Amino acid sequence: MTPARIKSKAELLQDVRVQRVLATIDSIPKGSVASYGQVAEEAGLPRAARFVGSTLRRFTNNTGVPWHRVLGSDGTIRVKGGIARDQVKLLRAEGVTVKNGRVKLSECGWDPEE
DNA sequence: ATAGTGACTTTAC
DNA sequence: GGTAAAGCCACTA
Repeated sequence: MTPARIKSKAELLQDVRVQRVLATIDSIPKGSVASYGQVAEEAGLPRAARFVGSTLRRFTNNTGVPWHRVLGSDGTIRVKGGIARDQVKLLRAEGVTVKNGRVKLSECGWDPEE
């Protein structure tokens, strides 16, 4: 059976970046959050914050990646739709304090140097 | 190849 | 703190 949702070889090439992004997100410690730009930078894509979000939306369906730890540059949830509710729920489940759809980066902000 | 779009970011008012 | 505009990258039509 086909293990992945991959459609073509071109998809595979893009998957390289995706894997890098997913790996970075997976590196985020529990109880911490990172911005799209932060993840993109760590993944090797200095300005591809948009790419991270757009790609995640298609891949986080069954990847098992803690996408909920990825927030906006200000710790705000940029997600739309009902998934935002899951975002908050998941963050709270990990001990992250979410206030009005916003997280305090001063305490939950992820520092990749650690 | 051009135009439109998006789970982004920064600067300016 | 909110809104607006420009810049950024990659995908889709």
